[in-house]
Amino acid sequence: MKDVASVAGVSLATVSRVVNANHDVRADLAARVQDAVDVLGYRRDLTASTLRRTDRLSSTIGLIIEDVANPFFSAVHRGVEDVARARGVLTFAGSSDEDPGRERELAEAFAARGVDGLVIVPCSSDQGYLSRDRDSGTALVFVDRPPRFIDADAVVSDNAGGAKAAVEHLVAAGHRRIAFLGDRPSVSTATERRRGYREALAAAGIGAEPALERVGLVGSRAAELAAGDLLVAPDAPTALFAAQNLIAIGAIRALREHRLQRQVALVGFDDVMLADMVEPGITVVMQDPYTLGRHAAELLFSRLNGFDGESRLHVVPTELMARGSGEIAPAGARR
Amino acid sequence: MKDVASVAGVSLATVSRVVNANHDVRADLAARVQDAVDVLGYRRDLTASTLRRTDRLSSTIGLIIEDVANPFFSAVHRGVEDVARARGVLTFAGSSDEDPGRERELAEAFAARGVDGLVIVPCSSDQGYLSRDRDSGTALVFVDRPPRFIDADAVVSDNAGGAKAAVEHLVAAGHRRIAFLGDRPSVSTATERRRGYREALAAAGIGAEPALERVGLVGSRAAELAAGDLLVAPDAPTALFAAQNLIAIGAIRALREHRLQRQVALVGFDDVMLADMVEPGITVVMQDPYTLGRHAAELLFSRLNGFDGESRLHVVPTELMARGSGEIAPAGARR
DNA sequence: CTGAAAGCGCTTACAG
DNA sequence: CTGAAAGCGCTTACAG
Repeated sequence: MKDVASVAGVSLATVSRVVNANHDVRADLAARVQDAVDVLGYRRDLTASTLRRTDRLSSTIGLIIEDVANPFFSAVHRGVEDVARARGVLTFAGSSDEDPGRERELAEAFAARGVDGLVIVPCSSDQGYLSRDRDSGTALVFVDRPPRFIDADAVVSDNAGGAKAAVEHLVAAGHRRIAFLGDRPSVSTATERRRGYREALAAAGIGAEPALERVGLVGSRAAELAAGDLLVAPDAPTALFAAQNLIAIGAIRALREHRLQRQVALVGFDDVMLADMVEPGITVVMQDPYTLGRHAAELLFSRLNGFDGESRLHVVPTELMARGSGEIAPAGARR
Repeated sequence: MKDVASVAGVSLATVSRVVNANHDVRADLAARVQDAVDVLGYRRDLTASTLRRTDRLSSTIGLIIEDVANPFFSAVHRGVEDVARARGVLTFAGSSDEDPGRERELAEAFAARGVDGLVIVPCSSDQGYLSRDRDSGTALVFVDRPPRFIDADAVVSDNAGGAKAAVEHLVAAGHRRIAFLGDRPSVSTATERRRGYREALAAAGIGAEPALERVGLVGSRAAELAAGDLLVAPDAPTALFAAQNLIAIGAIRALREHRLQRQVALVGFDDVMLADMVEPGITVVMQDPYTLGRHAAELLFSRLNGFDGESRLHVVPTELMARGSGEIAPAGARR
């Protein structure tokens, strides 16, 4: 910038005004500055600019998700990116792998680099550690899961409702022995979905049966083993509710290994590529992760734009998509 | 930091030394500083630190891929993230959507925020615009596709080789009318795969037939339409080579719509979730996008660590995975 | 409308 | 080993 100033024969302040599109500069001076910028290939150092500016905004945000490579979270990521991009804001992304320590490290690292805001899929049991950042002006929005021990905006799917709809659907097909395959109970979406599952069973007058609930499943392989286990047990379930995308994949594998994909019903949570192309097609509770991400980013920017009202919780509805696997009647059913 | 200094009763310089783990500080002073840091909840401003430091390193890198939500690229992303994370480096990510203007905007935006390096899936026809950044010390690595008009490290899959293997596999099953479904010719992987396709045909003594080559397909819907078109044409192909993940999805859909999934062979490029669970299972040329990302990041950090040799091109092998769809013999074939 | 000067939060020669 | 001072690249009151 010093070079630009001397080439253009003006002061640093004037160059700064021109590159910041401040119009209180005489046209001929502005033109000279612009020429110098072009000749020298000058580009403003945004980090230095942030340091000195009154608003201290960096035009960057941080995104913490479980795994950037999980299709559900990468769709959330894209939603956030698109909204940020429209505002000239860049996105840091990081995977927590459901490790609270990692979540915190990422939040620290983002904050130390001066992000304007943080969009977080929380996995820790307490996000109170973020209050210092919020108090110092960092906007905070939680996505996919609500915050704990901190007051902030959040966008979540209707997890309990979606799970309830899934189980009601299976009950309507005649099932009474419906297994639940879920992620770790520390993951709030897993707990919510189990709650919906239990509520639907109770509403149908079906007693809870702990042996049919398998939780703490991490990844498709663990789900495959757990589902296989259930399928060969005496008094096996006639239907499976696989409450997460990778868990549904594992359940599909297990059903095929035991050649039960046309005997035992399956409803998954969250859609997966090709789920409509396997036979039978996989009935799923669809979420809209892209919209989740967009809404989260929009809440974030509304805070950065000065909105200062109460915390908002935005719930995105889910939708059951019947494709075949969820409409299989129980083996011994009379019709 | 000023506050920490006054609470600890030392100078700014001493605080700086302590928070930078410089050991030339007396133990009692260091302890006092540490206490003050803890009491005040002080966190160093890394952007200010970067501005002043001699090496000017920000411990951030930028990643430009086609789409953060495409499973292939999100796996590349994870590979980059993991290597960066191990070095305390954070990753900006952005989607170019195959738009050269967007690629350039992202590169500019990352550079303006002082990234130490850039990992890029190039989509523009000329990346010469990056030479200024490289000359000013930004490390540069290309991934998935080699750079054009700039000399830099790159990591790519063996696209031509993988495509050749796919077509040879179909030829071995007896096919001579093999269609090619590909992405835009501006995408170098698409061109390379078509080259491999043509080479394999030529090697088998099969003449090129332009009517069987459909390129410029963007997304699975376009591929589905193109494949449907081919399948109903007089003299339709007996096998499809779908040269990209979304294109393969479209081809699978088209085959099912026409109930030809057991009559017409299909080989895809790049693996997709559930590709082994549809019937028949989809034979694919597997790439290793996670490894692509890891290697790219490792080349980047070797440059940041001072390596100054010639540009390196790392080619990651592909592997054909036979699952059924690629082993279907042509309809009228004698055995 | 323009420029000289101060200062954002930090690091780094330099002296002691 | 420690501190006073300069300065990274920029923006912003403040005078004029």
